[in-house]
Amino acid sequence: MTPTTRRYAGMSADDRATERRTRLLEAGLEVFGTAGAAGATMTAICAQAKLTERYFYQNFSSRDDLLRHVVDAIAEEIRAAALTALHTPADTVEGQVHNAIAAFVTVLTDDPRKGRVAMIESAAVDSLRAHRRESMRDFARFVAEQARDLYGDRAWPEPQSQINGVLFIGGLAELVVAWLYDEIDVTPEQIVDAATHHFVSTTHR
Amino acid sequence: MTPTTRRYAGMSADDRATERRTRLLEAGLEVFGTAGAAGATMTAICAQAKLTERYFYQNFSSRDDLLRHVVDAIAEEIRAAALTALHTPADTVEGQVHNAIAAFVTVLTDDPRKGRVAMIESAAVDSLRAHRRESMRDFARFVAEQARDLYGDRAWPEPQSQINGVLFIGGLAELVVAWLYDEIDVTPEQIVDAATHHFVSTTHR
DNA sequence: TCAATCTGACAGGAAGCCATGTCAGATAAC
DNA sequence: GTTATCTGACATGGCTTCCTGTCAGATTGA
Repeated sequence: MTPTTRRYAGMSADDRATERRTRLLEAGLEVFGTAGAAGATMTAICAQAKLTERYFYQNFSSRDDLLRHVVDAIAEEIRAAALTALHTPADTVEGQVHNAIAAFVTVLTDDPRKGRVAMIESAAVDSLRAHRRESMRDFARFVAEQARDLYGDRAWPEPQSQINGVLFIGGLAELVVAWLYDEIDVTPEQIVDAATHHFVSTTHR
Repeated sequence: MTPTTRRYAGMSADDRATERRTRLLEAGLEVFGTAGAAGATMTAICAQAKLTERYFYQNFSSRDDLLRHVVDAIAEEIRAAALTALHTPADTVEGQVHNAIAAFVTVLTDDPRKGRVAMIESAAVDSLRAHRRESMRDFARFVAEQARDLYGDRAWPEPQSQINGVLFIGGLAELVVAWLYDEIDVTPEQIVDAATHHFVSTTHR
């Protein structure tokens, strides 16, 4: 029986499939993060990737499936960056907090497409909404935990701790959104500083 | 020339038109706040209002037009409630802040449909997004102003003041959203208390 | 009662998108 | 060079939605 796949353009069938998948994901980020949810149609994404719908369905089951992968990749990147920062010792507790928040914000502001996708457009697609909310909740929980770890007995007990986590994440997200829309005259550094100060002054007594 | 309008069901033509408009707005709130943006189709809204599309277009130019009116009515209600609270003297500054925040939160939690429309679904419709953001910015500015009025020299200067306003409104909105989704175990009262504490401890030194 | 107006139901065009299918031409293996 | 596989362009069906138009029947005033 002859092999059903062969090399093409110097790449194996798997390589080509992977390359197409990568191009589709990148195209998804570009279109979703530039034209928004309404503009992120099949046609637009495929045109951006310079691939036709046929190849799309070889890699993803639907448009929503692709978009979910795009959003997940961003959330994962943020999570990893924040964890790395937290595992890197800093001079002070405040410095530690600062670095973690900076990691979070930097992912979203260095590539504003990611910021827009994660913070804005993902709320506009039904099938992504639950996903996005879960991420927000995870981060809020994470913040509450860190506060307990950092301040011990001086950290607020439940339910204040939980409430403060949500308040913090919601505020930070809104600040990033305002920056993305250029509605507020601040730099990402100022956002990080303000959020750090906010964290320090509200998570413990 | 005979009059082109006449009474019907005991109402003048104007009365009937007004009544239909009211029913459409109420139906818009119901469907938009219950089935969400995706479910708020022409057909669904008209069915809920027990009116046909013909009457819809006599009152609104498009589906988005109706939804915008629904959102505006909620924003206006919140604004009015908050202003009334602020114009009603309280024993302490903190009490004053508490009352204003309570007015804000109560509108959204007493009728969760309003909360969902204002905080969640309006972000899912392209033509409403800019509108929603503008409201958020207005409230953030409002918060910053109030902080200056209440604390004078002890309030943070710009740009901290602006940043804090956005942080506050974003956090409060997220808290309301978490409550609407039943993702967090708190009462509206606890939300108000936490937000009040947050406002008091972050808007001045 | 009669005629004019008003009302609700329904049909159908136009548009946009998702998803699948077809097909000629390009590329690689033999 | 021949054959089988792979690729991109395009066409088509099916679905949903917005929006307009038609029409018989209900309601009112004379």
